[in-house]
Amino acid sequence: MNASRSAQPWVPTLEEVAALAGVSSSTASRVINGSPRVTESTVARVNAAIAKVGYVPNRAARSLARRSTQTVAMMIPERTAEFFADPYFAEVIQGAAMYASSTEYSLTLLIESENDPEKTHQLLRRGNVDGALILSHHSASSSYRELARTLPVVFGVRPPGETGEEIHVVDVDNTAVGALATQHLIDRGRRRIATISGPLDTTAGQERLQGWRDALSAAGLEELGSEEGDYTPSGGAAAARRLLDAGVQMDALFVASAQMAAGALGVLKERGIRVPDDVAVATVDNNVFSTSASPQLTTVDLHTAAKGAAMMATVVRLIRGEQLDAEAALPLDLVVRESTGC
Amino acid sequence: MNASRSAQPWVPTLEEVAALAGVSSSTASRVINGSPRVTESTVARVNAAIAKVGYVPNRAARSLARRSTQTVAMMIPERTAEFFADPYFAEVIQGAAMYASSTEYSLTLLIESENDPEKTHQLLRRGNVDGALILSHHSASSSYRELARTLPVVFGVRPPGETGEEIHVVDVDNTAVGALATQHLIDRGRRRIATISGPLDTTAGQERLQGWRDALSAAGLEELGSEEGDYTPSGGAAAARRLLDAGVQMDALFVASAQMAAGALGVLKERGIRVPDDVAVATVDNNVFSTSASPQLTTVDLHTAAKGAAMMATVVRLIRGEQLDAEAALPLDLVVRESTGC
DNA sequence: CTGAAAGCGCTTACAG
DNA sequence: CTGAAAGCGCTTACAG
Repeated sequence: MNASRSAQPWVPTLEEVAALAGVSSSTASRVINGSPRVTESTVARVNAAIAKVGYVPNRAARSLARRSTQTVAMMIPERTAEFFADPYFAEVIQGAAMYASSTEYSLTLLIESENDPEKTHQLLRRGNVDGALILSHHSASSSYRELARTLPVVFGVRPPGETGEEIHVVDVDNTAVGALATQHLIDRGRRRIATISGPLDTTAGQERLQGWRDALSAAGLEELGSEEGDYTPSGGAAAARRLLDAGVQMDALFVASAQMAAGALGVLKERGIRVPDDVAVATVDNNVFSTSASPQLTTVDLHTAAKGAAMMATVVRLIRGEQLDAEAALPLDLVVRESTGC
Repeated sequence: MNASRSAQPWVPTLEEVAALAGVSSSTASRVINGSPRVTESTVARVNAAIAKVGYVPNRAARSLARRSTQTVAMMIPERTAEFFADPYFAEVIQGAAMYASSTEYSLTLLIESENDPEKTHQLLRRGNVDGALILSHHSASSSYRELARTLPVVFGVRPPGETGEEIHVVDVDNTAVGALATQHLIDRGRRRIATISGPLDTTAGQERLQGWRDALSAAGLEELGSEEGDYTPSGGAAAARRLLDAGVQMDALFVASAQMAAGALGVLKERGIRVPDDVAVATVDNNVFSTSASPQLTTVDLHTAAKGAAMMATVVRLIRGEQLDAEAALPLDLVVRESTGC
């Protein structure tokens, strides 16, 4: 039953390191934590002892004494399968994990409870983390606003319902994303540009749609038609069908995510509509959905891994109580491929 | 600087709960840990107090006292971008995280050092975890064999170099995987079946190849040709090119992963070879690479999320010192789609 | 610059 | 069944 006891074999302790170096554990601790008030020779002896026994500080003891856990939680929406199926999220996690590995913080995955914010709250307290990263798109994220008042929290998307509270968001300028893709379609000479938007109960969904509008209006073009999708391939397919069934005569289509674009592409093919000849398609996300589609999709590269890293960097600074400089804008690049001709 | 101190606002402690319930913290602790030696009425009072103040145990203190961390590490290969780009791994992580959320254990992501096993070793000790899950395919994984002697470790793939040591592997029967896909091709009436294998320095790569051989030999067919890939789309494309350039006249192709199959499909199309008419294609992994390929790919569904869950379940049992029953075989299903005709 | 002591918040023999 | 006490392995004022 207490096999867990015997699982940890021989782990040297601070006291042993100190004894080996001939100092008190207080001093050994100071060396480990880089205190300036230690003699050079002492530092050397302690470090030698550490190296000799392969000392690694016990996290739990350190956390308890410091009252901080050196752990950041990545909150995962309850519908984990869908979440992980989206390469977008995998990329964010990758970036965050990568950045974390360059710090003292470790990343832990916590699955949130969608319909019970209190449970999630508990989870975070149970998890005893120093900060949290929030990626969910939907209502749940707004319940984190409250949490953000007591714990460093960084959002990957702006939660809906602006309330004036100061929250930390690391995200691209989604209006610019929509405008960039749409402008490219315009530059390609297209004039009848429809769109498949993201969910309109998310700020990203609204903003990319707004970007489409802005670009059209700046070019004096009309808003041909827009249908709402849910960021999944089947949602994109359904939206494409609705557009076509409504008789929209488009020569271009801006799809707010590559997953949806993949679905839409299938419908266009099904209906005998050629891409890019009949309809040029531009989308968002530079991942497998845009590169392995046929034709390959012109897309806005969101540099998603960099975003994950930036989220992690931001939460670490919040935890440390550092001053946050003006939110660095995340980069945005248009990657031109076959789907918008050449 | 010590803003982290003020970050945690008001967190009730065991002692406070105990006081509120009118018992000692020893007793309160017993209630929390489900000790049988407590009066019913005491249990009720303590639980009421817990609910009232929203008490959540401090993980660090508990870990320190119990000498166990309730944390399991998922080791991520250093090349994180490639790793996370493979939906296979995302799915394993998903399953493991999901299972973890139903236990007291939490999952933390640790990035391993490929060329410095000692560093990884340190990482695990620094991470102070109770167990580890290993997913990497290559040599690095063999360095974990040693680790497995002192820490509960579960492998997602059998590390190369059998040495008779007892290690815990949760994986499908990869020989069966190769045989299942190949047999399907045979059942479809194909007789000239080539293969694109996984890396042959991995046991999974070897075994799927062996499965192909077994099925062919059982059917009295010859081994037409095999090329090695690296599980990436470009690796699959390159292998397909080598096969074709060598003049192999196949009527079917077994590709050991969907990512490679996606790449191979592009090459076949490029060369004007029709799928499935000229060449039927069967692969492995039921994910976006098989469903969004065109034509959609017949594949062996590995139930990868279930595998992640099983890995987590296994490591938890190891940690608890439980007796492991005979390794439950992971399920395996053939999903028939367009790429093998009908 | 260094050490003795207290304390972080739990768990768990040991008595009773 | 319950409580007082010791201890888990660190950190950090407080003295010196």
